[in-house]
This record gives sequence, structure tokens and C-alpha cells, in this order.
Amino acid sequence: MSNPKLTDVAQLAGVSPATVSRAINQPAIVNVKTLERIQQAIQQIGYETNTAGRNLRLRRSDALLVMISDAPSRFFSRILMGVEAEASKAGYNVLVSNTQDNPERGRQLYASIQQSLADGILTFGRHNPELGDLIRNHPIPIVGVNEHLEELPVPVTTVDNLSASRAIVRHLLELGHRRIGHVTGTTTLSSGRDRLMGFLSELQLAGLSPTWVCNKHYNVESGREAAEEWLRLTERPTAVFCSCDEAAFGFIAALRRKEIRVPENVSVVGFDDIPLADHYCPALTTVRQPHRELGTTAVRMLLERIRDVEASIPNQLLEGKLIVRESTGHPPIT
Amino acid sequence: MSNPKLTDVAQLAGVSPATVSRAINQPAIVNVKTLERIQQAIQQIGYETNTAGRNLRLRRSDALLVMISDAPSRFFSRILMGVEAEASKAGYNVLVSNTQDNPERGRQLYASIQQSLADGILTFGRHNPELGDLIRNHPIPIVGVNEHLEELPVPVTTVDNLSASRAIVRHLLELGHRRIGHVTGTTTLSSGRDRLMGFLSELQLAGLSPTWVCNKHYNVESGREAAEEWLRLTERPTAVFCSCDEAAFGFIAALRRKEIRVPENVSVVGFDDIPLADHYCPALTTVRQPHRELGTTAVRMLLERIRDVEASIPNQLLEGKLIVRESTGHPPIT
DNA sequence: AAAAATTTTGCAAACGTTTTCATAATCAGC
DNA sequence: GCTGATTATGAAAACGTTTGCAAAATTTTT
Repeated sequence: MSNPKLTDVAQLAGVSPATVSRAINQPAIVNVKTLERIQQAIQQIGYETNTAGRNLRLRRSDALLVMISDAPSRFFSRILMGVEAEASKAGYNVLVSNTQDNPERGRQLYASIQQSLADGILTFGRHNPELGDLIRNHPIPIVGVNEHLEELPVPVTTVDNLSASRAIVRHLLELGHRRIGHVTGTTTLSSGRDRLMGFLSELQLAGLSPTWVCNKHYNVESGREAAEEWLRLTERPTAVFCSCDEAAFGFIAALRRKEIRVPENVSVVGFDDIPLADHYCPALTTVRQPHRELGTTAVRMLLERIRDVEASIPNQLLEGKLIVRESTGHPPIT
Repeated sequence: MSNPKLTDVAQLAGVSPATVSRAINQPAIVNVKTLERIQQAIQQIGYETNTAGRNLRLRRSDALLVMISDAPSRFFSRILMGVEAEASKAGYNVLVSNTQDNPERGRQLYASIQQSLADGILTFGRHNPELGDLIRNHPIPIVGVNEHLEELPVPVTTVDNLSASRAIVRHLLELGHRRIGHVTGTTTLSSGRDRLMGFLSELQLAGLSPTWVCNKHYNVESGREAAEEWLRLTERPTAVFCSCDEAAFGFIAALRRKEIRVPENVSVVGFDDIPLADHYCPALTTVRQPHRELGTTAVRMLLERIRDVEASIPNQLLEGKLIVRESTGHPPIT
């Protein structure tokens, strides 16, 4: 019950396997008459080219490896869909692997290329620094997504966190806010740092100093905790820029419990524009990250890198778009 | 700059390739002395076994294909992590592919097995019915996740939507509610139908008839629309079971705009227990779906099926757990 | 109609494993 | 030290493609 092979088609069509192969891969160079016969044979017999055979011969895998360091990021599946779309367009398959904080994962990355399991790697999250040396010594096609990877000498694509954060601050300034606070994301991640930097620098540009910077992480609990802290402040900021939508939700929900209303008492901004943001109450002002484009861009960069490992590929910054909804308004009149 | 191969190791260790292969795959049957020498050689030369070569020889792919029909489900990434974990434990890789509503996708499924791109398929979502015949005629290892697939003769694993829904209704009944409504999920999906059935049957068991059934989908907008409808009802249910957390959020948010409070004026229950549910305001009473376990269970079923395509594998129902939080309470006293 | 140029095809050798079968080496028992 | 059983190795044939090279068939040119 074995699958039909190239030779079966060849036999049926009365030609050599070589010709069949050519008929499939470079139809142009085979006589139109025989081409037809071959195609007919392929149809009739239900032939599908065997990946392992071809990959062995061509010494490639036809696959891109998406590597996650541990938990998938908050919008992983949307980025992944972008990756999948762009990869399949280029004839690549997408492998997903979670290194699960395995300290040995650096080697794993390498191995997967060496054993021709994948032709290139897309990496989410952080990695063993020692891997940096490995890559420097012997480059493999690898591109980072979402975060700059100081420990890895690889090109990355991210949203322009800096500009977007500055846009958020500008928006709040325009509304008349002067006391503005920031609940940071995970500042061991470049995105967290960049959002903070954007916040600080735009404020400085306006001749203001930050009223409150609360060091947290990218999750709901952080927003909640930040709210508790906010409540204890003597001089409360009238607007708070939360590092991500989830944090903003946590923040708003915790405040509501204390009868503090958004945006009447305090304006809140998120970041990411997750699907719920538009339907929260109040609908959340936030920055829309082009999740899907992050995926497609990353793949394009990676493909270029696969074509030429040494190719110097600049980092790609994607624009985030400020979406103004209901959670921001003028500061309360005191 | 080619990678070291089996023969290189063999040469270095002064043995035949066959022995090296055995040393790797069945170390028990090779002399301990030579085994050591071989292992040393492998280390020294940095050998990694080439996947394509092995797959070609063994006629398998070492990969499971996760197939999504179009958009990834609401908690796809969490299920995927379960899939990944269980698959890698069994030495399998995970391929993700989105058929993007391509009508030809049925054939694609088949092709991926035929061309030994994958050893088995995990499928999310619905498929071309004609594929059913194909599979009946010539079974391939394939397992469905999350939804029963009437059109495909394959075993599936899902949460026990029926029981969970009944538990929700029981919870509401215990709180004293007598007028209970349901905002359905997508009823072309088995989960949507089952949740509805659970709702209806438990109500019937209590000698009640449903006050309100609102036919919607699994998303926030649906909740919002349902809220509008609820507001127009002359006899409003005092409790509403929404088909998923997102819908519940949309429902609650829309009500809040009309100054209707949850749970004071109306109790609301969700389904899924997405991360935000615990941090919404009010924290959402819902059913926790074992997302990760759905993934691991599906893989286990699939592996069994790969071992023996004809193996009769019963559907696996996983328990959902009712999590009571703040969004449900006693009915308002009228 | 022959020669030259061109297009189509086939042969056979890879690609890197694993495994059957047979042989060589080792060991136990007498 | 010899036979028979056991264990450890090697030679070689797959697995299913693709492709350089050369030959064959076709077309164009003279």
C-alpha cells in the first residue's frame, strides 16, 4: 500500500523519471506533448511528490522554525497566522517549537538547522547568550520577532514602540494632561524599555517630568497592582499610560472597585489593541500593533537571510497606530 | 561547508556507517568499547543526524500537522502549547498550517500525509465534506480538536460542553434564578449546539422553560448585540449564560453603558475562562476549559492512531470546571 | 539534402540514513 | 582445543528525488 512514486508516473507515461521530475519542476523545458502525457499520468495515479526524498536531494527542509522561549506572547497566534501566510506563499512550512526554558535550547536552535529540520528560524523571546557566539562564528538564518535581542546578533522586526509611546503622550498632552504616569511592561524586554523611553522623552520634550513610573509587567495583575499603588499616591497623575491592554484592563477594573471612573477621574491608555479593547467599557484608547504584519515581515526578512546568510538586513520597525476611544478624556477640573 | 555525516563519524571511529547508526539508535546491541569510541567521534565532529535522510529511509516525517480552517480559535495558542509539549515528548515536531478556507483544502490534508510531510493531522474547525469519503475509503491518522466534525469520520476531543452548561444552569438555579436566558455561540459548531442543549435540558429538568434564547456567535460583538436585545425585552431574564467569555464581556460592557449593573441587576456567566475573566470587573463566573489538556489529549489520540490507523479511538470528553466569581448573584428582588 | 544548431530526453550518480543478511569475532561448555 | 551458540560488525541495498552530462530527436540553416 505504498504511495505512487516518480518512477510509477514515469512508467505510466512512458518516459524516464528524470523527465517527470522536470515536468514538475521546470515544465518549460519539456516538450508540451510529453508534458501533457505526464500530467495526465500524475492525475490518474494520484502522485504527490515525497518531501523527504526531495529534501534529501536538495539539502533543505522547506520549513521555517518558529521558536518560543516559554509562554507564547499575548498575541502570538495572530503573529503566527501572518507567519504562516507568508511562509506558505513562499512554499515553506511552519514548525512551532517551544524551548520551554530549557537551558540547552541554544544548542537546539543550532541543531535544528544542522540536521536540516528547518532552513531558518524565527525566534520569539530571549535566549542563552552563549548562543550569540555560536551564531557569530557560524551564522545561520535567524530573525527575531517583537523584541530586540541584545544577546543574539540577529536582525529583528518589532513595532516602533518608541514613536508609538510618544504619540500616546502627545495625545494625552493635547487633552490637557500635565500629570502623566506610566505603568511599564517588563523592562528586561526591549519593548518595555522602549515604551518607557518614549514616554519619558516626549514628556521631556514638553518640558515636563514624569509624575509616576510604576515598574510592572505585561499582564493583568500588574495593572491591578499598579492601581493600588495609584490610589495611595498623594499627587495622582490624571492620565496613565499602561504598557499593554491587559494591564490597562486590570488597572481600570481595580479602580472601578474603588468608584474611580475612567475617563472622568483618570484617563487610561493601553498598548496592542487586542480584540477586546474596542469592546471594553470604556472602550480602550490604545496603539494598534500590526500583529499580522509583524509575522509577514519577519518571514520576508528570514527568507532573504536564507537566500544569503551573510546578507546584512536592517531591523524593520513597523508603525503602530494610535486608536483613540473612550478611556481618555480631558483631565478632571480640580 | 557541508555538515558532518554518518560516514564521517564512521571513518573517524574506524567503524562502518551501519555500526554508527546502531550506536545511535540501539546502543544496547553494540559493543560498549566501540560505542564509546563512536560517541567520542560524534562529540568531536559535532554530528547531528540529518532528518531528511532518516525520514526518507524510515518513510515517516516525525511531524504532526496542526490544521486550522481559517482564523485560529479564541484560545488557539494555549491549546497549541499543549500540543507542542506532548508532541515533542514523543519526538514529534509540530507543523502549523492554515488552510485559509481554500476549497481545495481537503485534498491538501490528504496530500500532506501522502507526500510524507506529516505522520498525522490535528484539525481545528470544519472541512470539506467530500474529504469524509476520502478518509473513509483510505483512512489516515487524523484527530479533531474542540469540535465534533460531522463531516469527517474522525475521533475528536472536546470539553464536555453539555455537562458544563448544565452545571452553569444549576448554579444559576441555586442562586434562585427562575428566568434564565442564553446567548448561544455559533450553532453550526457542535460546541455551540451542545452548550445550548445543556442549557435547555437542565432547565427542563427543573421544570422551567427558557426565557430567552439569543442566537449569536463566539465573539464580543455578539455579546453587545445580545445586550441590546435584552434591553428591549419586556420580561427580562435575571440571569444570562453567554456562550463564551468574550460574549459575556461584550454583554456586560454594553449593559454598563445603560447603567445596568452586573450582578446586581442581572447575573452573567461566560464560558472558557480566558485569562482576563478573573480580572474583569466584575470578575466573571465561567467554566474553565482545560485548554492545554485538550492539546495533549489530542496528540495522545493521534499518536495511537498513527501506531494503528484502524484503531478505534473513542471521543474524549474533558471536564470543564465551573468557576464562580463575581458576575453571578441572587436575582434582584422585584 | 546535409550540416549545424537547438531542443528533449535518459542514464546514472548523488543526497544521508537504516536494515537485512551474511560474516567475523567472541564466548561457553566439554 | 574444538564445537556450537552467541554477539558484534560490515557490505550493500533500499528510501524517492534531482541534475550534470551525454545522447537522441528535432528544428533551422546552408
